[in-house]
Amino acid sequence: MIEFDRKAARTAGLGLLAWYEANKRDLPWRRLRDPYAIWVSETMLQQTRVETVIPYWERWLTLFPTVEALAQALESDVLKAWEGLGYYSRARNLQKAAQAVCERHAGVVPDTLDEMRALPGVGPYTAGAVLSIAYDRDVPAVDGNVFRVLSRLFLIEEDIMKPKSRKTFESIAAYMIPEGRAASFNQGLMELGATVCIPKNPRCHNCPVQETCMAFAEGVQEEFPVKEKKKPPRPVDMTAALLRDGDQLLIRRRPDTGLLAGLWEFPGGERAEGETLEQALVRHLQEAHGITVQPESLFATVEHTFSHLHWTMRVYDCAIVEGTVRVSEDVRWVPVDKLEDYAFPVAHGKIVKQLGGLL
DNA sequence: AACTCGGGGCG
DNA sequence: CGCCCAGAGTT
Repeated sequence: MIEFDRKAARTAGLGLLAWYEANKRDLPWRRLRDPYAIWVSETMLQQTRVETVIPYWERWLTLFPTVEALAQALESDVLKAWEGLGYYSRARNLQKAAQAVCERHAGVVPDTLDEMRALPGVGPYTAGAVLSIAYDRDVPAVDGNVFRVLSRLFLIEEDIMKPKSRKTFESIAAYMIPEGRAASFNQGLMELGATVCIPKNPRCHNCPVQETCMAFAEGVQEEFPVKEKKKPPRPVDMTAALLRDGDQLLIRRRPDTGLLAGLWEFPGGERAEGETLEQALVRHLQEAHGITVQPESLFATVEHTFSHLHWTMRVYDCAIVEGTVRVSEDVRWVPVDKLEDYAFPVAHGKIVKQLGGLL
C-alpha cells in the first residue's frame, strides 16, 4: 500500500473542491444532468481537448438525443458524426453500448460500476466519470490529468504506464473525495490538470493547492509523473538481394507468423554480430535457398522505422555463383512490372519504387 | 506486458 | 517537423 499524507490529502481535496466551484469553465455538458449526455462527453474527451469536443458534442446530441436514438442509428451516420475526432472505435463502441443499454437496462444508463464497465468502450475511467458526475456516486475517475496532479501533490514515483499503478492513484483519489461531492471534486482534479497543473511549465503560481504540493515544495514538479521512457527502436542492419534472371527478380513470402507475416520481400536477412553485410547476405541466401551468391554492387539503402525496430537495409545487386533456386508457392521469379501485384512491407516497397529504372 | 488506434498542440 | 498527449481493446 502506498504511503501518503492523509491530512494533506483531505485538505487538498477540500481546496480543490472550492477552487472548482469558484472557477469551473462553463462547458455545455455541465449544464445538463442527463447521464447519456455526460457519457457521450466523457467518451469524446478521451485523448481529445475540450475545445475540439464541444462542437462535436453539440451536433451529436442533436443527431442522437437519446440512448435509443443512438442505438437505432445507422453506423455510417454515427461514424460520420464522429468524423475528425479520431479513434473511431470509440464511436462504434459507444453505439454498441447504447444498444446493450437498450436491451439490458431498458434504455437507462446504468448506475453501478460493474454494469457500466460491462459496456463496450467503457473502462475504469469512463465508468468512474459517469457514476460520479451523473449519479453523484463517491467513486474516483482517474485520467491522465489525475495521474499528473496526484503524482505531483504526493510525490508518487510509480510508473504511471504500469497497469497496477492505476490502483494507487485510485485509492488516493478515493480518499480525497469530500463526502458526497465526487462530481465536483473529480472534475476539479481534472480541470486543474488541464488548465494549471499542465505537463510542461505548470502554472504553480495560480494553483489552489500549491501549499500542499510536495513536488512544488522541492521544485521537482516537472519531473512528475514518472513515466518509463519508451525505449528507442532497436537499430537493425538488414540486407536484401536483387537476384535477376532476365527481366525477372526473385522474391519470397514471409512466414505466416511474426513480423510482417505473409508479406512478400526480397531475400536477405539481419546482419549478425561480427558479420559484414556481405557475409550476412551470403549466409541468408545459402540457408534459405541453398544458393551461393556474390554481392556485386550496392543498389540502394533503405531506412524504415517500426515501433520497436529501425532497419537500415542495404540492397545489393547479386549474382548466383553456385546452385539453383527452388521455386515454390512462396518463392518466385517475378517480372519487374508485375511486382506491384504483390504485397510488400513498406521497406521493401521502397525498393520496388527505386526499380523503375530497370523497366 | 506490448501494441494499436488519430488528431492536435507544442517547442 | 518530431515529440508528446494517454483510455480502451486486443493479443
